[in-house]
Amino acid sequence: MKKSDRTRQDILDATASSLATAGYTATTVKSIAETIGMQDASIYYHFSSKDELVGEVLDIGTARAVTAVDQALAELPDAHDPREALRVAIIAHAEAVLGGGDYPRANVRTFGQLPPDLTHRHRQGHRNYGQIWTRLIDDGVESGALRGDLNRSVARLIIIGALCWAIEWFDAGEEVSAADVGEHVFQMVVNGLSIGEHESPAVSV
Amino acid sequence: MKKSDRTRQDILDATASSLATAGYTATTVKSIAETIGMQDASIYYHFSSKDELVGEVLDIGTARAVTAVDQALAELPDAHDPREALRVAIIAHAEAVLGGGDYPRANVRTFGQLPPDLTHRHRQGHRNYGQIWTRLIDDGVESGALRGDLNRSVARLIIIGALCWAIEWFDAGEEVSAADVGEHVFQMVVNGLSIGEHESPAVSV
DNA sequence: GATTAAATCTAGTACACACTAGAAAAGTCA
DNA sequence: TGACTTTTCTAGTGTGTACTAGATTTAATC
Repeated sequence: MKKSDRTRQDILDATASSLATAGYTATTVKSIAETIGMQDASIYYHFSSKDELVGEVLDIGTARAVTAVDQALAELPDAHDPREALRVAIIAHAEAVLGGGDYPRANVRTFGQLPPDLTHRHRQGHRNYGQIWTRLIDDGVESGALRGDLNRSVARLIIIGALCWAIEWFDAGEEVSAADVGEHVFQMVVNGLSIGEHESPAVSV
Repeated sequence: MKKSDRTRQDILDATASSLATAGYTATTVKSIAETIGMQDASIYYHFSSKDELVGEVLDIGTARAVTAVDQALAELPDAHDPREALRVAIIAHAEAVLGGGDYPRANVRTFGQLPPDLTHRHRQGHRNYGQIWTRLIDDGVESGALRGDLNRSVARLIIIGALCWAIEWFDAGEEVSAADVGEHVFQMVVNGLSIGEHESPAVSV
């Protein structure tokens, strides 16, 4: 019973790593098997199909991202500025997806490359994740800390999008850290790039 | 000479459409041929390989996006607020990529899915596009309209990222238009979500 | 140490893919 | 119409993919 669990974990790790760096199509069962020194057919003793394996990796990635953000929010003091909650969540997301392990990275990296079955399977997970952000924005608007003239759903998707797309250009070796990226996203979307007074133009929608 | 040009255009259009909606892997030579009522082998009379065909589609997409942004900027009055230039560019990008034709959409949609050769081939095009945005941000900072305490390169990539990721969730059928998305991105990254005074914390990097 | 179960391997199948060669058809122009 | 060129089709090749069947080895148990 022990051996199987360890091998299974090795397979999941190798798959997450490959998905995070090479994407869905380039992640073949054969390449996964080679990484851990097995024959490709042996994978099927542990997983019934490639997509079941990939699905499990993505599930773990979603769970880890949710946990990272939840945990960061839980560590806030009881009375806090809603903007600070948003800041903490943004940085936690950035660190999980950019600086964290392969699993959350696999999740974001393969978004939009997955076959329909897998896309559908993870829709609910993404919805749940989105709700964390919906609440953060709602809290900010209702407490008067954030503007209420923008479409909150669009605002949420823009924040998440800026963070997710960072995986395409972020380089862990450079001097900008994952937390730096999060801090920049926060500074931009909450405080804005602009200096001094700016009219607050009415935005339709 | 006429027939060939028209067929060639049909192939390009079908490829752009497929890339924009289904991505690189799901865009097969056979599916392209079926779309325009041909045999797959006939494609090779007009293009020497799938990747040459895809590369040409992506080139067109890049060119159209650049043209859209350049044109929008050219229509600005001679003396304009650098923030307004940023706003115009953001909205032009949003309309080109979200509301425009299949070519710019194909470009963004397949980003990160392409084989190394094609990725490398388009790196220069992306760099050129990035320079438009670098200049816009530099102008804003140097004129004193935008904050100078953030990493400009990171800021640029965050703006482009928020816009590019929108392709994953934007639905042309909904009540939010492509220009609305652009307006939201501008409002957020330039004016910020926050209301009233907020400290301007020092950001390292 | 023998017996059973777990885990992996060898050797394949079937299929989808990009791509090729050469025949057939369609179009062009005297 | 007939000669010629351009375009498309038919029929294939080779390769890489996910996946299967059954033999073989490794590990656990009595």
